[in-house]
Amino acid sequence: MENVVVGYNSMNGGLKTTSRDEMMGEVQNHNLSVKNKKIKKPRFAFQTKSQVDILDDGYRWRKYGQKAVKNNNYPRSYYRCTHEGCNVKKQVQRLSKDETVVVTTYEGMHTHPIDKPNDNFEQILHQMHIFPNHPIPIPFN
DNA sequence: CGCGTTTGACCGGCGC
DNA sequence: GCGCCGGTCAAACGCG
Repeated sequence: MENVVVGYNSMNGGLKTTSRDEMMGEVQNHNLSVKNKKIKKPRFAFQTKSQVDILDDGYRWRKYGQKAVKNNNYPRSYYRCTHEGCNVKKQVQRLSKDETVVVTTYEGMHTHPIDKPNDNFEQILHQMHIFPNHPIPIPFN
Protein backbone atom coordinates (compact mmCIF):
# COMPACT_ATOMS: atom_id res chain seq x y z
CA MET A 1 0.00 0.00 0.00
CA GLU A 2 1.00 3.49 -0.34
CA ASN A 3 -0.29 6.89 0.27
CA VAL A 4 -3.84 6.90 -0.83
CA VAL A 5 -4.86 10.32 -1.84
CA VAL A 6 -8.46 10.81 -1.11
CA GLY A 7 -10.60 13.81 -1.48
CA TYR A 8 -11.66 14.88 1.91
CA ASN A 9 -14.27 17.46 1.32
CA SER A 10 -15.72 15.91 -1.71
CA MET A 11 -15.45 12.33 -0.67
CA ASN A 12 -18.69 10.76 0.31
CA GLY A 13 -20.40 13.75 1.25
CA GLY A 14 -18.04 14.56 3.39
CA LEU A 15 -15.46 14.53 5.92
CA LYS A 16 -16.40 16.76 8.70
CA THR A 17 -14.79 17.48 11.95
CA THR A 18 -17.03 16.41 14.75
CA SER A 19 -14.98 17.67 17.60
CA ARG A 20 -11.47 18.69 18.41
CA ASP A 21 -9.65 18.53 21.67
CA GLU A 22 -6.45 20.20 22.55
CA MET A 23 -4.12 18.37 24.80
CA MET A 24 -1.13 20.35 25.81
CA GLY A 25 1.93 18.96 27.45
CA GLU A 26 1.13 17.63 30.82
CA VAL A 27 2.71 18.77 34.00
CA GLN A 28 4.97 15.80 33.79
CA ASN A 29 6.95 16.23 30.66
CA HIS A 30 9.94 14.24 29.68
CA ASN A 31 12.75 16.40 30.87
CA LEU A 32 15.52 15.80 28.44
CA SER A 33 17.67 18.61 29.67
CA VAL A 34 19.35 18.72 33.02
CA LYS A 35 17.98 22.16 33.59
CA ASN A 36 14.45 22.68 34.60
CA LYS A 37 13.79 23.70 31.07
CA LYS A 38 10.27 22.74 30.38
CA ILE A 39 10.02 21.24 26.99
CA LYS A 40 6.41 20.83 26.29
CA LYS A 41 5.51 18.80 23.35
CA PRO A 42 2.20 19.79 21.97
CA ARG A 43 -0.28 17.07 21.38
CA PHE A 44 -3.38 17.67 19.37
CA ALA A 45 -6.13 15.22 18.88
CA PHE A 46 -9.25 15.49 16.89
CA GLN A 47 -11.89 13.15 15.66
CA THR A 48 -12.81 12.90 12.08
CA LYS A 49 -15.69 11.20 10.44
CA SER A 50 -14.31 9.31 7.56
CA GLN A 51 -14.48 5.85 6.14
CA VAL A 52 -10.80 5.72 5.49
CA ASP A 53 -8.23 6.03 8.20
CA ILE A 54 -5.52 7.18 5.86
CA LEU A 55 -5.94 10.90 5.83
CA ASP A 56 -3.36 12.71 3.80
CA ASP A 57 -2.86 16.06 5.41
CA GLY A 58 -0.12 17.12 3.08
CA TYR A 59 2.81 15.64 4.94
CA ARG A 60 4.77 12.49 4.30
CA TRP A 61 4.14 9.82 6.89
CA ARG A 62 5.97 6.60 7.43
CA LYS A 63 4.23 3.98 9.46
CA TYR A 64 6.45 2.54 12.15
CA GLY A 65 4.06 0.46 14.12
CA GLN A 66 0.63 -0.87 14.63
CA LYS A 67 -0.76 -2.09 17.88
CA ALA A 68 -4.12 -3.16 19.06
CA VAL A 69 -5.41 -1.34 22.07
CA LYS A 70 -7.73 -2.70 24.64
CA ASN A 71 -11.19 -1.31 24.76
CA ASN A 72 -10.96 -0.99 21.07
CA ASN A 73 -11.48 -3.62 18.47
CA TYR A 74 -9.48 -1.73 15.92
CA PRO A 75 -5.72 -1.42 15.87
CA ARG A 76 -3.93 1.85 16.31
CA SER A 77 -1.45 2.95 13.73
CA TYR A 78 1.68 4.94 14.44
CA TYR A 79 3.08 7.26 11.85
CA ARG A 80 6.06 9.52 11.72
CA CYS A 81 6.96 12.44 9.52
CA THR A 82 9.72 11.40 7.18
CA HIS A 83 11.12 14.86 6.89
CA GLU A 84 14.66 15.29 8.10
CA GLY A 85 14.71 16.86 11.50
CA CYS A 86 10.96 16.92 11.68
CA ASN A 87 10.10 14.54 14.43
CA VAL A 88 6.39 14.78 14.29
CA LYS A 89 4.44 11.75 15.26
CA LYS A 90 0.93 10.90 14.38
CA GLN A 91 -1.41 8.35 15.76
CA VAL A 92 -4.50 7.09 14.05
CA GLN A 93 -7.12 5.19 15.92
CA ARG A 94 -10.57 4.10 15.00
CA LEU A 95 -13.35 3.92 17.51
CA SER A 96 -14.83 0.51 18.03
CA LYS A 97 -18.12 2.11 18.73
CA ASP A 98 -18.24 4.00 15.51
CA GLU A 99 -16.29 2.49 12.74
CA THR A 100 -16.62 5.67 10.78
CA VAL A 101 -14.97 7.82 13.40
CA VAL A 102 -11.23 8.10 13.24
CA VAL A 103 -9.23 9.71 15.99
CA THR A 104 -6.06 11.31 14.78
CA THR A 105 -3.49 12.50 17.26
CA TYR A 106 -0.63 14.72 16.26
CA GLU A 107 2.45 15.02 18.40
CA GLY A 108 4.90 17.81 17.87
CA MET A 109 5.08 20.49 15.27
CA HIS A 110 6.35 20.39 11.75
CA THR A 111 9.50 22.33 11.09
CA HIS A 112 8.96 22.52 7.40
CA PRO A 113 6.22 23.71 5.09
CA ILE A 114 3.62 21.39 3.76
CA ASP A 115 4.58 19.50 0.70
CA LYS A 116 1.20 19.09 -0.74
CA PRO A 117 -1.23 21.90 -0.16
CA ASN A 118 -4.56 20.57 0.88
CA ASP A 119 -7.23 23.13 0.60
CA ASN A 120 -9.72 22.08 3.19
CA PHE A 121 -7.63 20.13 5.57
CA GLU A 122 -5.10 22.82 5.85
CA GLN A 123 -7.68 25.09 7.29
CA ILE A 124 -8.50 22.52 9.88
CA LEU A 125 -4.85 22.38 10.77
CA HIS A 126 -4.89 26.08 11.29
CA GLN A 127 -7.89 25.68 13.49
CA MET A 128 -5.90 23.40 15.68
CA HIS A 129 -2.97 25.75 15.64
CA ILE A 130 -0.93 23.24 13.76
CA PHE A 131 1.06 24.67 10.96
CA PRO A 132 4.68 24.91 9.90
CA ASN A 133 6.65 27.87 10.99
CA HIS A 134 6.47 29.04 7.49
CA PRO A 135 3.35 30.95 6.62
CA ILE A 136 1.16 29.49 3.99
CA PRO A 137 -0.55 31.69 1.49
CA ILE A 138 -4.12 30.77 2.04
CA PRO A 139 -7.07 33.08 2.30
CA PHE A 140 -7.73 33.83 5.89
CA ASN A 141 -11.24 32.89 6.65
C1' DC B 1 16.48 0.53 -7.16
C1' DG B 2 14.47 3.35 -3.50
C1' DC B 3 11.26 3.85 -0.18
C1' DG B 4 7.34 2.81 2.65
C1' DT B 5 4.58 -0.92 4.69
C1' DT B 6 4.37 -5.03 7.42
C1' DT B 7 4.76 -7.82 11.40
C1' DG B 8 6.76 -9.88 15.53
C1' DA B 9 9.73 -8.98 19.15
C1' DC B 10 11.50 -6.08 22.55
C1' DC B 11 11.32 -2.74 26.27
C1' DG B 12 10.00 0.45 29.84
C1' DG B 13 6.44 2.04 32.98
C1' DC B 14 2.86 1.06 36.01
C1' DG B 15 -0.36 -1.61 38.91
C1' DC B 16 -1.23 -5.41 41.67
C1' DG C 1 8.60 -9.31 41.47
C1' DC C 2 5.56 -10.32 37.83
C1' DG C 3 2.40 -9.44 34.29
C1' DC C 4 -0.14 -6.32 31.53
C1' DC C 5 -0.21 -2.56 28.29
C1' DG C 6 1.28 0.78 25.21
C1' DG C 7 5.03 2.34 22.25
C1' DT C 8 9.07 1.63 19.18
C1' DC C 9 12.55 -0.93 16.50
C1' DA C 10 14.09 -3.54 12.84
C1' DA C 11 14.40 -6.95 9.00
C1' DA C 12 12.19 -8.34 4.99
C1' DC C 13 9.14 -7.82 1.44
C1' DG C 14 6.36 -5.46 -2.16
C1' DC C 15 5.40 -1.92 -5.19
C1' DG C 16 6.20 2.00 -8.20
